[in-house]
Order: sequence, then structure tokens, then C-alpha cells
Amino acid sequence: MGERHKEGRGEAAGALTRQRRAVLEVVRESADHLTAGEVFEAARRRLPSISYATVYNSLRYLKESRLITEVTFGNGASRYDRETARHDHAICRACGRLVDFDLPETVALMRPAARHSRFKPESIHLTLVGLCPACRGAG
Amino acid sequence: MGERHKEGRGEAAGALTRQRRAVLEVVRESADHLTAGEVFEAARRRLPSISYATVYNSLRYLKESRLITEVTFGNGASRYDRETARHDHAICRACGRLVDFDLPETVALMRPAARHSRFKPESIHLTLVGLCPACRGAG
DNA sequence: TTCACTGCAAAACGTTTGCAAACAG
DNA sequence: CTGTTTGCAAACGTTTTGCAGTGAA
Repeated sequence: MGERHKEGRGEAAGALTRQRRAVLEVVRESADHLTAGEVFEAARRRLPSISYATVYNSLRYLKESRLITEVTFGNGASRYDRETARHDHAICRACGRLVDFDLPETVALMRPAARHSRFKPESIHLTLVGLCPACRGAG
Repeated sequence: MGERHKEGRGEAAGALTRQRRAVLEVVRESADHLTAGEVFEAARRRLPSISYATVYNSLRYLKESRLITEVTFGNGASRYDRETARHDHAICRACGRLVDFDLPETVALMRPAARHSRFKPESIHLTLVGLCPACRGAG
């Protein structure tokens, strides 16, 4: 796994190429959580020659470099999140909308969760399923 | 395939056919969380003529009938859980092992989570990522 | 007869990989 | 030169679907 300190950033060595930077910027500039396909569409606007495979490769690289985060709920496409700090998620069961939030109380559950599961804890997060503001109104 | 009639249990109408019951029993008899493929293998031992598609159809039916639960983490295969009550999960980042546990404190976070996300809350669960007892030792 | 369910094969998705060519150090 | 990254296409694993045939009511 690792060559070290080229970038001093994360685990992945290697360069932040033009393609990778375009992908990173796309993810960073979106308030939403884009799918790989959506990232591809947007990245292509900046760099028309970029390929789908390179988008995937770049997303993997950026994730390993801890510059972005991958969110996988359900069997649909993964979504990519510019937020790299610990946080929680809410998912709308009607429209699938995914929202980040941070509930500080969550981290306090790490030790009890570790005790119950007997796992060595590394990270924890909360997932709220319900109706987003838009769908809550639509009933 | 003459079996019982409606169970009046969940949303899905229809019968608990021989195939569906075989699939249900497979899920119920496993302490682990089986993938559809594993359910298929086990169901085939009971009912050699059962097809993959029927396993998928049955799993969907059982899920809609609230007799089993589907768990989807990562981009791998869905796993099926006999536990239908609210509970939390721990996932081993080394081997992928998935363990159920119930942390009663989790439900108390539903209201604050709803406040932070502005969602109408329906269910909540905690996901602990770390190392399972086996991988914790193996380092 | 009617209608739901099954089984098969093929399609659909999202994602990964093999490889040759382009590129950076 | 040497190793890395790209782009393309093809492969992959999982899940869904179209449809003809089966079986239960």
C-alpha cells in the first residue's frame, strides 16, 4: 500500500493530476451528494476528454487521499461527499434525498456501541430515515 | 403449491408459497446476514428447483411483508436480516463482518437528529465501523 | 378459468479491470 | 528511461425484468 510522503496528505500517493483536480472541484462545488455519473457529467464540462473510468479512478484516489468521502446507502449508486469530517446522515424515504448533519451526541455512543458489539471502534455515524422538508409537505 | 393464505401481516398481499417459506426459513435460521447468493445456495438445498430470480422475488416479498429486513452497506451485495425490530449495526472494516446490536440510547437521538436535519423522523440507526473481535486480534 | 407465482434467460445498472498509448519525473 | 495515469472497451457482480408455463383457487 504505501509509498509515503509525496503529498503528505493521506494514504494514496501519486499526483493530483488535472483530471483528479477537476473531479475534486466538482465534488467540492456541489452542495449535494453527486453520483459518479453526475460527477462525470460535470467533470466533462471542464475537461471534455475525461472518461468515465478516470472519474471512477479519480474518485477512488480522492477517497483514499481523504479529500472526499463516499456514501453508500441502498443498492443504488454511491454518492460522493465533500465533507470529510465525521457527520451523520438523513435520508428521505420518499425521494432519496440525502442530507448531512452533525449531532455531537453521536460520538458519545461510540464506547457503548463498542461494548455491545465487541468491536474495536473506529468511527460511528447515525442514519435518520424519514421525510425531507419537501416530501413532508407533499405527504 | 398449496399453502396458507394471507398472513395479514404487512403491506404485501399474496401467499407464503413453498419457495417464499424456504427463503424465509433460510434467513431465519442463519445467525449471520446472508447475501442473496448465499440465500440462493441454502434455499436450493431445500428446494433444488428454486431459481435465483425467485429468491430475489421472495426476498422482496418478505421484506415488504416485514418478515425480514434488508441491510445494504457499501457497494457489495445486500444482506438479509431476520431481525425486524429496530437495531444498530457494527461493520468490520477489515473483513466486512456485520453484527447486530441494540443500543437503547440511539432512539433518544431521533428528535435531535430530526431537528438538525429538518426531516420528519421515521427510524434511526447507528453504524459503528471498526474491527471485529477476530480482526482486532489479527491486527 | 383466472390470476399469482415460478423459472429461465437476457437486460440493466453501477463499478472495475486489461491494456495500449500518453505523460511526468 | 521508468513508473504512473489516462481513455477505451470489455468484463464483472448484483439485481431486475420479459415472458411463457405452472399450479392453486
